[in-house]
Formats: sequence, structure tokens, C-alpha cells
Amino acid sequence: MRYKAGLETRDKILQATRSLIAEDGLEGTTIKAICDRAGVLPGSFYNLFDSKEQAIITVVREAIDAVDPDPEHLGTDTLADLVDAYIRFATEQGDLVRVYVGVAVSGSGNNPELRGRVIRHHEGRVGRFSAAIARENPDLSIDEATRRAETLVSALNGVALHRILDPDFDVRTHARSLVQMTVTPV
Amino acid sequence: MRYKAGLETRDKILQATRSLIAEDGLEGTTIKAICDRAGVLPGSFYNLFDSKEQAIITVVREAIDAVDPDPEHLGTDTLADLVDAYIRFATEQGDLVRVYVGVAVSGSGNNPELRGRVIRHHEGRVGRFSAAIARENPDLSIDEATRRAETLVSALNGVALHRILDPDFDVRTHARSLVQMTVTPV
DNA sequence: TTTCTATTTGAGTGCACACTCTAATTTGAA
DNA sequence: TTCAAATTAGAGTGTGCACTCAAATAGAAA
Repeated sequence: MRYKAGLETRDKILQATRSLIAEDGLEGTTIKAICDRAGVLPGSFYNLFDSKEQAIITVVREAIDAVDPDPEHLGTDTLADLVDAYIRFATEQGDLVRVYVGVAVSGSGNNPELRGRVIRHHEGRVGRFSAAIARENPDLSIDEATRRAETLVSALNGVALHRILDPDFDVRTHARSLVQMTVTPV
Repeated sequence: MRYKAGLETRDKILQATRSLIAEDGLEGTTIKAICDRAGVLPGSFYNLFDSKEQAIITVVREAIDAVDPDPEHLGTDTLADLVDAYIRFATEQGDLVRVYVGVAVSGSGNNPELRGRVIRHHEGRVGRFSAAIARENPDLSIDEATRRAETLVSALNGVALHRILDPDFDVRTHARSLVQMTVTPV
């Protein structure tokens, strides 16, 4: 893959794979469907990818990375930044939400690595939220901040899931009111 | 299916189907896998079910019904009852949670009816929660009660999802604190 | 232009899939 | 005990799957 044509084909294949996984799940996605949607023949697919699984893994990693971008800067984001990034993800990347949740739920029987990756990433996210909450509410114990972060991250995932069922669902409003509730002691 | 043996076989097949859908998704579940896990041969399967799809639909309906049992008694349950029922579902029926979420996310390409069923059921649930909230907080407007119900139901779904990733996750505590937050004005 | 290689073409392969069929066995009501 | 119907056994069928390959074409570097 050193010419422009190859890169474009690769991109078309990944787009097709992404939307098909969202529609039919990891195991329901076939090479033929990918090739048809991408406007490509099997030979081209296998010129660029070793296997169907490789294309799928590429898309899943993309989804995991999209859930919260830039996970390097530990301890610098505000809670509002983290939530805004998530709102953007939930509203603009519906297909990737479906891929992410699909892997979390039924982590590809023949590839348990993917599910482990989702779990580790999820834990990292809770940690990031917890740190932000602790930073902004210094009077909270570590345990309490973690508990609230768990509640908040879970609840936000639920909101993203709701938006899959109802595209008009107001993610922004619900997400912000969840933040209010979570960081305000009751 | 009029003899005891048939009923038992049917039950084994549905159990196997349920766990396999949870593991591999709707489209990843095969007749061979179902028969192997149920300890049954294809002939027996097709003596009791017309098709693979029929067995799957049966399990999915089971999952949808389990999300909130007894949806007839509109307007009688307290919010605490509804939440307790959900906590029980989330902690005791992990496989059905996975089936339910899986259908919600990637509603079986070749069977859009299932996804529609999940959506309608979900809306009914929000309505039930909304009514309970309004009954217990008469000073809230209908819109505000509905908004809070949407937030709460979504968040509870997120908590159930979290438990799939982490079986030790304390569903009860997080669910109850979400209820607190949702019904207590901030 | 020549040459080398990336890319595409599209028919082909073997295997696993959903599903069928007939014969054998088990069941329970009479 | 008889017997029709329910159930199971298990080999068989055609189709669609993931994947391969040799030949044709297009693209960049010399």
C-alpha cells in the first residue's frame, strides 16, 4: 500500500465495515457486504487486509479511541471538558457508539482481546473522571470521588445508548444535568 | 410438543440460545452451537422450532419482558418498586441484559421488528417511571417529570451495562444514588 | 519509454451454514 | 399390551461464507 489508490480503497473499506458492524454486529458482518458497500472486489480487500478480522479490529480500536480522545494528559482536563468530549462523541459518532457498546456486550467470542481492551479503557475513563471530580471537590474522599465517577460514567453511557434508540434524544441536556447531580452533594 | 421430553428439550435449547446470544450476538449464534450446548441434534431442534430465527425471537421477547415485568399495572407501582425490579434484573439476569442491549444496539439487520419492539418497550418504561415520579412529586410539571424519568432510565441502563463489564459492580448502591439525585431537586 | 510493482479483476476452492428427510425409538392414553 | 403420535437419530442438501490466485491494468520512478 504505497500508492494513493490503495489508501483510498482502504478508507472506503473501513467506512463500510464501520457502518455494517453498527447495523449487524461484529459476527453479522460479511466480506461480501463490506465489499459491496465499499464498491470493491474481494481481491482488493485481501490486497489490503490479511483477514476480515483485521478490518474489524481496526474499526473497533477506532471506536475505543473515539470514546475519549487524548487519554495521555492525565490530570489536566476539567470535568466539563471530559463531558463535552463525550457529548460530541455520542451525538456525532453514532456508528462508533454502536460498535463500542456491541463489543462491550458481546465481545466477539473468537476475540476476547477486544473485550478486555474495552474494559481496560473503561476503567481508565473512570479514573480520569474521578481525578477531575476530586480536583474540583477537594473535600471529597478518594473513594467518594471514585464512586461518583463510576455513577457518572455509567449514566453517560446509558444516555449515549438512549440516543441510539431515539436520535432526537437531547444528550447535551441530560448529560449536563447528570454532571450537576453527581458533583453536587445530596 | 405434548410430551414432557419435548418441553424439557425446548427448555434446554432456549437456555443454550440465551447464553450464546449473550456471548456471540444475534448474528453470531449458529444452530450447531445451540445444538451442541443443549446436547441435542438438529432433527430435535427442527422438531420444536421452525427456524433458527424463531428460537432467537423467543429469547429476545423473554429478555424484553424481563426488563420490567408486569407492565399492565399502569400507575400503581412506586418508583422504589420499579427500581428494585430493575436492580434484580440487572444483577440476576446478566445474559438477558446482554441480549436486550445487543438488540437495542444492532437490532438484527434482517429483523427490524425486534428493534422496534425494544424501542416501544423502552418508551413504555420511561412513561411508567415518569408517572411514578409525578405521583411522588406532585409539584413537578409533567415535562419535568418526563425529563427526569428519561435521565433516570438511561442512567440505570448505563449501570446495567457497567455491570456486564465488571460483575462486582455495585448495581444497588449506584442505582439508589441515581434515584436520590433524580427525584431530589438540585 | 521502459520497467517494476501496487492494485484490481473475477473466477475458483473448500468448508460451515441453515435446514430436510427417513427411519428408529420413546411416550402415554386406551 | 397395543398403537398412533411425539420425539430423536444422524446422514444428506444446497447455499453462502472467508479466502485464494493467476492474469490484467494502472502508476510511479528511471
